[in-house]
Amino acid sequence: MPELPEVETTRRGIEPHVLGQSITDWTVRNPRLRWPVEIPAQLQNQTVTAVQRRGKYILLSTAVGTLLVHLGMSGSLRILEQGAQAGKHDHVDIHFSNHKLLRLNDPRRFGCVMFQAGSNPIKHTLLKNLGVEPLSNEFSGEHLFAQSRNRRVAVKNFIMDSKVVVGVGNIYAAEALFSAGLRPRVAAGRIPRRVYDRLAQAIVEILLRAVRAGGTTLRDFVGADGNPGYFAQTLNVYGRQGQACRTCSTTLKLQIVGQRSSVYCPKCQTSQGFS
DNA sequence: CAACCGCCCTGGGAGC
DNA sequence: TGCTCCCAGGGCGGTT
Repeated sequence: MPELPEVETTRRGIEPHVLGQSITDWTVRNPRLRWPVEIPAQLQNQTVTAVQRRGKYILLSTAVGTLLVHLGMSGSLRILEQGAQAGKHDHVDIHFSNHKLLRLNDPRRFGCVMFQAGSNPIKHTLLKNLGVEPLSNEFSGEHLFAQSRNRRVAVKNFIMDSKVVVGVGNIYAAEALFSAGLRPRVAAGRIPRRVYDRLAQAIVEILLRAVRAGGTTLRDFVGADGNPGYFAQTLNVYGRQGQACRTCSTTLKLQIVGQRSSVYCPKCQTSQGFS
């Protein structure tokens, strides 16, 4: 599923093909994504002036407004030649003046295509309350510490809360907690500053590694193989319940935390000493 | 406000 | 082989 690294990989992959091009037309085969697809008529003949990312949203800006594209958990964006035959789950095509098309495929339809008029896309309801970017200077242990005071929520849910920090999904949350030596269920408000420094560093390292791994598939992006490179990276805990910890060989345990499965090492990850 | 839960949807794997 | 069942996942929106 697309987490921040894959969305960034996608953004980088499509940017050279659509930036500076004008939108000539579009086809919506199935408007029933998470919300009805919004592509207003005024986008016709508009030039794409920026291709940006905010959290897991890809933003295509023009003089009249910005398209917000979210990939949900099964979506992908591809650049194809105009006339490319559409297959199952190819819900939206946007045609450009260079005779290429941007195609959204999304089997589970948890994604969306929305529009924000004007010059500031951040005004959109879906964007205005998002937390800090994990790969920006605003993100730090200090930020996590400050945001977590008086909160009893499990630290895993806390770092997956997009109002706190964007782009951390279930996989990277589990991996970051392993790396920082913290159990998923520890109350966010009981964790001291020094441990949050470690956790913030772990999140950044894991995301950067994944962006780099995604980058390995970038050169093939326009081709048929859209597999995200980061699946190839070694996961320490995610999906490894019942298997041996790569560090200490202890059997990894599965817990349900906030209705999401969470795997952790009972020996390497602690819930003690935060009182 | 914080916490919690239901829900949207389909593919894929397990079990029979 | 084919059926059914269940799970995975982000994140909004409503309720407690």
